[in-house]
Amino acid sequence: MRLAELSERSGVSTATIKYYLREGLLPAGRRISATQADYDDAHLRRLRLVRALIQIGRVPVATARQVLAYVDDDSLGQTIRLGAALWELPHEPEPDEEDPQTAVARAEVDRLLELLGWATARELGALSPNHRVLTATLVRLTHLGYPMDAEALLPYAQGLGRLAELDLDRLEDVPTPAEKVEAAVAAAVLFEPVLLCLRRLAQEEESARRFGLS
Amino acid sequence: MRLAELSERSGVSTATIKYYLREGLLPAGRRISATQADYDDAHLRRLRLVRALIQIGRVPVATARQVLAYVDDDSLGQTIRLGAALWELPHEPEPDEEDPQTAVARAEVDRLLELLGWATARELGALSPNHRVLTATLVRLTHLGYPMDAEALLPYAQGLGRLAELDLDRLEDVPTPAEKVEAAVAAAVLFEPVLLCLRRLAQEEESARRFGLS
DNA sequence: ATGATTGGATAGTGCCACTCTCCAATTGGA
DNA sequence: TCCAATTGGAGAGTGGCACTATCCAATCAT
Repeated sequence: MRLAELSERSGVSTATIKYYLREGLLPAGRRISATQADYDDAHLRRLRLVRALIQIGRVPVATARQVLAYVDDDSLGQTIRLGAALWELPHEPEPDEEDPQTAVARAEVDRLLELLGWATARELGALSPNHRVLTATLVRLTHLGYPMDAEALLPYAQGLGRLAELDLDRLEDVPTPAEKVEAAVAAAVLFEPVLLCLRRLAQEEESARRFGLS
Repeated sequence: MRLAELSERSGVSTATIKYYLREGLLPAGRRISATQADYDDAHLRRLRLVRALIQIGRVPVATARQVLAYVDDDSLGQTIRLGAALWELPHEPEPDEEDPQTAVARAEVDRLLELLGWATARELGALSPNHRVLTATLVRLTHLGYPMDAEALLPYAQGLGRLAELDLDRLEDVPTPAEKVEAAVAAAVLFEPVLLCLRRLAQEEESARRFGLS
């Protein structure tokens, strides 16, 4: 398929596709002649992933490039490759080490992991961007007047832990390592909005159940 | 407190605070003289909420203004006020009605709500932006090659339903209606990243448990 | 032949959160 | 009392970034 068809099938303008090619988010097509290149379903698939990352995940183009580099790097071991790709995704502000609340929040996060018995997460500690983003967000919540301690977070973490098992089950159904990494990235970017929508719908339902629709 | 102090205490530059005042995100201070105004803790609190909305929630300034208008509108009933504020928050793309997959996804969402027995959510249907965003996201997942049906979503929705009960419990502890609305908005904006971090940490933990750290 | 189309390169656009600059009024220290 | 510093206010300007409009030479379709 040529660029125009790739554009039509994906709903992305040719100009934008050219931009992604230039930025290295999309591999070049197979050159047929000096003025034509051939794209296949892999390109279409990658293009949709790129759109998901940028439009839904709001990942900056530079970050998306790094994520995709890990997705494509089959020299790495499966776990490292997947972890590296996912760890590139968060682009929220890092914790403010000047703020004394940061140390408090970090200790609380560590305490939560202990309560949960999540040994690996405890070992990794602030190496994981998720640990750091969690810390930074708890600091913000505190400043807004809604402090949350480990005990308050515990039931949420346990609930999400059960859901994470489901996630991994689904990932095991994906055959090849390359597809696994891609599926994990897609899940991180597109499945998170699904979860948030479900939670908000659940809140609406529960709220109506308690207080009615008045 | 004067503008400079408000700036210092919030970590937001005076220029940006002036911008928020101009945009109506922050109420004007009490005028002391022709060249001075006095701000109090309510302003500091509101300023932090604005920052959370814009920086963490990535809510456009115009949307934030609408959300805050509902937060401040005490002429509305409690439930409406809260619902209206929260329904302003999503700013993701609406479902593409041209796409035949949209009807499929919408039917699947409705079927999910039926399986869950969420009567209110079913009545509201696509009136809720959350219903629409969920539909649109499922369409995207399908196009990426990861279709999800109602059965696949069910356990997630049930898990999140249990967590939503916790949310409402916590909201009941907040005394006044105005604070309830503000707390709900803060929870939507700041607690969602917390949940996502917890989920990702849970995934890391579960992944390490299954496959080791290699 | 010849006009349309292709992929590629470059410069430009639009958006939007934020910031710079200037101003007159006011404050506060010497 | 004097004058430099500060205050809040208003408008224009800046920067970043995803995207797009414009050209161009090569090639394809008829």
